[in-house]
Amino acid sequence: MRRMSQVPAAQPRPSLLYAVKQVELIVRARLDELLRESGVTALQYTALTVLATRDGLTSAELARNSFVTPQAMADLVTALERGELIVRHRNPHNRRQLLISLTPAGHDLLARYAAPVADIEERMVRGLDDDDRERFRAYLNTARASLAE
Amino acid sequence: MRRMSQVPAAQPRPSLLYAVKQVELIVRARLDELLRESGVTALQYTALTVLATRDGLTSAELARNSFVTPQAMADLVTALERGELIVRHRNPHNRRQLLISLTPAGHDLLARYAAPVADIEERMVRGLDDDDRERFRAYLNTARASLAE
DNA sequence: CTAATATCAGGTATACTGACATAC
DNA sequence: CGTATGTCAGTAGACCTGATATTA
Repeated sequence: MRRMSQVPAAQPRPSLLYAVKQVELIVRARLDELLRESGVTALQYTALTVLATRDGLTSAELARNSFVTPQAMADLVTALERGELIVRHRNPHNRRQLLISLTPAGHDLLARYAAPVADIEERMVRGLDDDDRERFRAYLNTARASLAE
Repeated sequence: MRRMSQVPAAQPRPSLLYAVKQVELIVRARLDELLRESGVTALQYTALTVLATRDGLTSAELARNSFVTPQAMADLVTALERGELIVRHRNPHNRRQLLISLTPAGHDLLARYAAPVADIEERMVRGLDDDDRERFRAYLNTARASLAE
């Protein structure tokens, strides 16, 4: 079967929106297979990495950061709490807020998967030199900032 | 003044995997709000754009292209079929396959949203010149290819 | 017999709208 | 008062594993 010759050359290139989606899909697939044994999903793992660097975030702040509704983030946070990877304590200065912190088990999980997750990232950019990797990062940050306004 | 010196060197910059996820999240949020009235999700819309350029794909081929299981793609295809945006006809040369084609309503929907979706993409890359946009696209394609092997 | 395609059954995580209590 | 946070309820789409029928 000669599939290449069946593709008309006239088609415009796939959109950048589609290209972003494709990369995210395959990253998630690779992360999910890596994390399957751990009991957390790719999305939950990503949230844990954010919480590790920014202790004391609230679920509402996380939701705004991720462009999802507070209710959607509440599900994710509840799952992490049930797995005892995070704990929440009410903020004494603002009793509406429940501040999130990683448990030792949460930190352990991140430490255990830091290297293999870095391997996935390394594999993703293995064809690029350091300058290209920095440019790639800059483009992604620019895209996020432009769409977030 | 060396601002860098105030930042603890231990914490690496947010990973590229996280940056990709962030961009995808906000793109999906923008697409979902745009498409809400149409009755299709961002993911379904993306699948429609693929089907528009490659008529006669099967659900199994779409699944492989998107790095999901055939069962997961079947859900999406069933939803599009129920909305009468696509039809499926058995391949006379391979009676296992159900080949997917867009209906006139499917083509209409794509035509109706082509411009506003292009606006979202334009907004995403508005800070980049043509060379940068090409490099961005190349990086994304490289990343997909490297992870797909 | 083996592989590919589609489907059924089931289960879970994701994410939405709407409504509501509480705290600022 | 209005706004922010968190939660409950209901719904739908997304995605998985496992099993099965059909066809190449």
